[in-house]
Amino acid sequence: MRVSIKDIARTAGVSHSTVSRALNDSSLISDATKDRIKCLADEMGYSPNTLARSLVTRYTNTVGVVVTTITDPFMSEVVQGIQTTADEYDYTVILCSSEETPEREMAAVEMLRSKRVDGVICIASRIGAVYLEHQERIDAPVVIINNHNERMGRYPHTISVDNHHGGYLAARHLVQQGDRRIAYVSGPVAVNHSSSRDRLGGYRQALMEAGIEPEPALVVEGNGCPDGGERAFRHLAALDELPTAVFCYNDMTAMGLMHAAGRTGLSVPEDLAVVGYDDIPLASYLSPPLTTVSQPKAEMGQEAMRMTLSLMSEEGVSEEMSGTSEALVQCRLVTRASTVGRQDKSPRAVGG
Amino acid sequence: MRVSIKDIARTAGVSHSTVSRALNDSSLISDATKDRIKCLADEMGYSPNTLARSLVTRYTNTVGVVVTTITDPFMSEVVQGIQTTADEYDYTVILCSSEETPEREMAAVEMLRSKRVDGVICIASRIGAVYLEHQERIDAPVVIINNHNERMGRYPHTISVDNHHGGYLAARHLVQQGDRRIAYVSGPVAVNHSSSRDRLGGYRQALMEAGIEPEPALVVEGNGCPDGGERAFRHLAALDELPTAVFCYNDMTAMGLMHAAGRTGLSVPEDLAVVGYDDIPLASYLSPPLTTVSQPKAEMGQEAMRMTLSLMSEEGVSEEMSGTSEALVQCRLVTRASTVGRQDKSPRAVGG
DNA sequence: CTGTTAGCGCATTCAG
DNA sequence: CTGAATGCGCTAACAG
Repeated sequence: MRVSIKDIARTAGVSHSTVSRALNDSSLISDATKDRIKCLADEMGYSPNTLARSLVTRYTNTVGVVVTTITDPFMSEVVQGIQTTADEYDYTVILCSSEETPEREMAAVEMLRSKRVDGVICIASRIGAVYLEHQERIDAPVVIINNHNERMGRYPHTISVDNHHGGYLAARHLVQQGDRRIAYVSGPVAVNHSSSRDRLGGYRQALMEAGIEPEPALVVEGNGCPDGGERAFRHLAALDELPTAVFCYNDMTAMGLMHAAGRTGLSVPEDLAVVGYDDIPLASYLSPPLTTVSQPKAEMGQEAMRMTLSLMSEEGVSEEMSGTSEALVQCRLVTRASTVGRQDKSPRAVGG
Repeated sequence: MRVSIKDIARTAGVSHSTVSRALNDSSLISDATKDRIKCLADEMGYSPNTLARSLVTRYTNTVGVVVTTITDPFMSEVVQGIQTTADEYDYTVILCSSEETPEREMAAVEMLRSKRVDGVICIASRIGAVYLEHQERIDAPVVIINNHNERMGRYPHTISVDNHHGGYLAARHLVQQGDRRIAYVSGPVAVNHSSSRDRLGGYRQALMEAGIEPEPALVVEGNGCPDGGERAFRHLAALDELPTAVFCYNDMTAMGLMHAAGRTGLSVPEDLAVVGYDDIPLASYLSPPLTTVSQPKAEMGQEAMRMTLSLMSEEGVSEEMSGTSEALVQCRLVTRASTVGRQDKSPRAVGG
């Protein structure tokens, strides 16, 4: 146990650098001794100490991933994608949860810096500015997935979906189904949260194109979670005239909204069509199955990891000369039962 | 950038060991110079190199967590729990996905060993034996959450739920609702998967206590995923007489089953009562909301981390003299609409 | 091809 | 209280 190259050097009767060379498949060594040392190594149960190695090579083959909560289905799918290509390239993932608090997010970055990660990926950062501040300190590239911060202009390395287009797709679909009173339930409206606003923009555009004047009263606030969807439904139900369709910031919101709708006796989609966003794995198992705008979550993770990898290799040579690398991925509409197969799309009052 | 204690020692006009002492709040240093050095340190943007530190202290403040997929809601909740107490104690989590394959699981463990993690937590290992083999090699404690391996007897450090009792609770609840034809949809029946069998055992006991003879035909195979639930439903639907209730291995299975049931025109719970297991966050938002056996997922994660911490500190002194430390946590039944409020519990044929 | 020598950045003796 | 010296395990010149 705890055998080092020095130990195996001793029992092999060679110098420790020879062992190092053997283990690293150096060209400066004879096949004979290389083989001999290699099998001696695993006879002795040798495990290379990556700490020591990293200390000298100055890279750790490690990336830090910062999420708000791993519990969010969207997050975990993205992380999954990151993982996949990470260990394809022999990289290790250190996971941090910020719980949405800036302090914890900062602490996480600081800790990743201390661990000398080669790169950082952070998902849906609400406070991307923090990263900018730290980016000069942490001399590793940081790429942001679904940057929610708009204040600072565009962050150099991001991968994001076209939220405007996604919102457009959702609303246009409803319009095509014959809906004209279409509501939008937003995501978190906290500072620096552009994704919801972008989706709203696409929604508005689709309505306008169809000659429908967007009605401010039909835009209500959610929080990206089921309970927000429930509350939003109550707001809508309090209106004189209920919308015939609702576009929700995300699937979780849609779930909450459908749940609330069901309790008041409305049925989806007959009384109310619902479309979500994300296409979480469970979306197709809801009843009714949820029409939603699908984000390529795993692909986004993979792309982010790939971008990180390439930034890391650049960093070695061109010293931060890499310009901005933005990837914009496309989302697509997945049509399910929550919006189709209706007869009557005329507005109706609650319980009417 | 990339400033070391040596750098700050130079500009402070002291030796690097003095700096080290100051930064570590050693008692062997005057408050004056300590303060001076400390603020100089962060003026210079110093970040301690944990690699170097770990190399000498021989611990990394890092634990490895091995999951099958982070995508599984159960897993992510547990990981969340681990994270919580991990960074409460200033520990860092390295996440690995085994994708259920033994090779990747072994690779993960080997890699964690190389990174010199202080401990390993693995969730729902199907191949715990692998760990046993490696446990002597990886000189860090490994604790297993929901060990699925039974072949090797009881693993020294585990935290698990009382699956038998959970199954009992579920089935007894149905019996109390008046059901007498109660099916069970199992989890993965692959090698070394005891949790499903234990739940089945509890289910059987509940039936027997109620004077119901368990019917083998009512026990069908699932896989822990929605599609398995769908297939299971089809098997049940092919029976002469449909059960009036189904207990599913987990919530995902239940979702699939309810989905399939809905498509054939059956309604839950009127035609078929359904109970799941896990109480994933979305369970209460299904329609109908799912009755389920709740596992304290976050608590299990926290407990696992706590156990790991204590094992790690023991290891320093008593050298693996720590006996077995098993924690058995309790689950509880959460009653929702998928099992209650029915009138007629007599058996009926499909479409009848 | 192989051995010797130097550090990587830090904690930790041991002298002062 | 502080400085000088040593080594954690490893890679990377530099000589042979």
